Amino acid sequence: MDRGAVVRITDVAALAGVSPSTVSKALNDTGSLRESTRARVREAAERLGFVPDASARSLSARRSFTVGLLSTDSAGRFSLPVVLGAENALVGGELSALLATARHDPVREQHHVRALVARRVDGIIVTGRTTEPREPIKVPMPVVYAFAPSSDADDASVVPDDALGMRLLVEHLVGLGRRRIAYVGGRAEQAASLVRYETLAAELAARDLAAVGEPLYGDWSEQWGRRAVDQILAGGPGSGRADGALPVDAIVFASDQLARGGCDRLRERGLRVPDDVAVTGYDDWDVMSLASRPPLTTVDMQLERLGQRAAELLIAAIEGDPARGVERLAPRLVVRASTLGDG
Amino acid sequence: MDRGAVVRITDVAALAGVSPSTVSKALNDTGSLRESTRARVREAAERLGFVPDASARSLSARRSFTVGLLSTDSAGRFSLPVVLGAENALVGGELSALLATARHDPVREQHHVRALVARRVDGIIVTGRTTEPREPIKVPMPVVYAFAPSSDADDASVVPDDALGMRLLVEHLVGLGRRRIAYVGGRAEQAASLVRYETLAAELAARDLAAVGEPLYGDWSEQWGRRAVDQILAGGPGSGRADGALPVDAIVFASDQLARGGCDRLRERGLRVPDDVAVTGYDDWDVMSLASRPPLTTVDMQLERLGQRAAELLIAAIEGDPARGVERLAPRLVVRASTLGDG
DNA sequence: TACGATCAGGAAATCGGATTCCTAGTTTCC
DNA sequence: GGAAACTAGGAATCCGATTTCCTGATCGTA
Repeated sequence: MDRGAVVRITDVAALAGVSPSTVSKALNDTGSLRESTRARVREAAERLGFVPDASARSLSARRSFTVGLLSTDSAGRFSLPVVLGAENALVGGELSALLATARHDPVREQHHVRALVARRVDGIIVTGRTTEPREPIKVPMPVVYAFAPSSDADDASVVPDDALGMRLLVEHLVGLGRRRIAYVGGRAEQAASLVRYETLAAELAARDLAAVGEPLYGDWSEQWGRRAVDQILAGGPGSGRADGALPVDAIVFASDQLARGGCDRLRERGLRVPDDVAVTGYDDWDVMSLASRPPLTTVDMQLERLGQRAAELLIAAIEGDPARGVERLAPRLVVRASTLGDG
Repeated sequence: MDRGAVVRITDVAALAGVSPSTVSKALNDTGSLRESTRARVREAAERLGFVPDASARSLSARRSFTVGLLSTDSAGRFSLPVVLGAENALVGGELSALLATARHDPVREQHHVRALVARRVDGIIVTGRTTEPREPIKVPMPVVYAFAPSSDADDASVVPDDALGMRLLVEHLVGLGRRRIAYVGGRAEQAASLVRYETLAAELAARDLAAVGEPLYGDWSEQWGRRAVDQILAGGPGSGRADGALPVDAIVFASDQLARGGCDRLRERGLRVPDDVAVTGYDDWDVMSLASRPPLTTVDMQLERLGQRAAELLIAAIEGDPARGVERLAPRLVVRASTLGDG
């Protein structure tokens, strides 16, 4: 399209009958100019569709008004909302977002970091796929880590408060009178699986309760959720129908996917959720938590807000007020029919 | 953090004992320099960690080496893979990707377009949430539309070949001996629902067959998938168990979500998939198609490749070789147990 | 009336590289 | 041995906007 049509400041100046510097002052509300002059310049700029060249502006401002969004993975289910939340918050600050996905490849990541440095981004937000701490990146501008914290405690990180999330679930379940609670995690070596169990155990202990049986670990699939239910029920007397002596009255799953599988299997075995067994998930991933039968009580980590918060911290750092350490963002308990019946 | 640590070309020049222009030539392999000089400069640049300022480079090159990824929605299930595919392909071309999500807000979109123009991006890739044609954007640089084509046929667009996708499904089903095929769509007013039915009908007609009953439209939820199954079975003799006279021997769903719901309901009604009724989905969205019981035969639109292709077209356009019109990208048939049993 | 203060706006320097143009040396060749 | 042809590298210009000076005009006040 009209390639040559790029309007420069001199074009506006010519049309308005002033000098380029006057145009700059008029459009940026600086310097001292008669209001009539400003208006005339504005009108000329408007008429020509003048949009100042960001490269030139960056060059003299020594700022790019751009931040990098560096995602360790390919912006999957967890890092994507974070990225979107951040992008959203950045727009408000007149900043643009450069997307860089490393796809778990250190070489790619290095390449991206270099590119971001070359672009003199004002700052970088680093996100990951898991909550595992990660090696910090070395760059000459502020960095905020989101979801996956930096392993260097001096860096600024924002992570979901998993412990609080689990506490909310326990409060909810115990408040409903559930006492025999079992736990089903995902992959055993991942922090999300482990931390959630530890908090669960601690919270139960604080109420003179204990989890039923050992925590069960597998993977993050619905299939494992189903199998885990089988294992739990096999552990109690009368594996099938309730004779009033089910081994559990609630199962806490470490993800919505697991919970959904669990609900399916409970139903298939003739048990009612939540009447016989209450079920909770984690993540509030709508296609799982809402499509589950019944819909899941779960914890929303508020990942978009997490990204937004990371952006706020980054903007503050850019403006000379850097944060340090890990900030934990409170999640939100979402109560649905898997614990409350039709309530 | 070492904020002041930005190394300029003059620093490298000083260390190497040459002039800035020589440094530029040495690092860009231009001009005529002794190899020993180039090496000396390279070493100096290396030692100082010199990364040329992209703004300055853009300014004189009159190119930003950046492209905009403008997503109409907030990078959801469909536009996200497209965006990722594009970003991935751009990296290869030494281009950076500016992410801009409009979230269905025309004001936001306009804002983003302005920002992209200000940054003098070399080109823009526009993606949408649906395959509905959209109003083109007016900018002075090349644009490629992905997933949602431009309503102006002179623009370059890349879309999934939905007709072909449905043809592959019909070929597959008919090849398996299925003859009584019903169709369940999503929202009635959306192109995806309609086009898929039309192609289905046309392909069946070409084989002297016809769809069973009218196409059913609802929304895109699993719940609707379940209900649609009820409607279909109610239409035939003996709504429940098979007496050998089920009204259908296959159901084509317009999405994996619908199909998954359909499978669940068929199973709940005691019917076997695929023995009694074969089921197909659309999208190959893993959390649906793989988690379904049985896993779904479906169509993979190859959205990442779509984004990649859009990036290729854009790069070509930037290099002066623009494409015109709509390019349809062939999807891939993914055969799983919902049509083939354990095969 | 005159002189300092204020104001409007322009000229020029600046940001950091890329590129064009030049100028000393060095070769080459007759 | 001298002119033409290269070479290597430096000086200067440019990209487009911002910003700092600076100047001429207007204003206020003694």
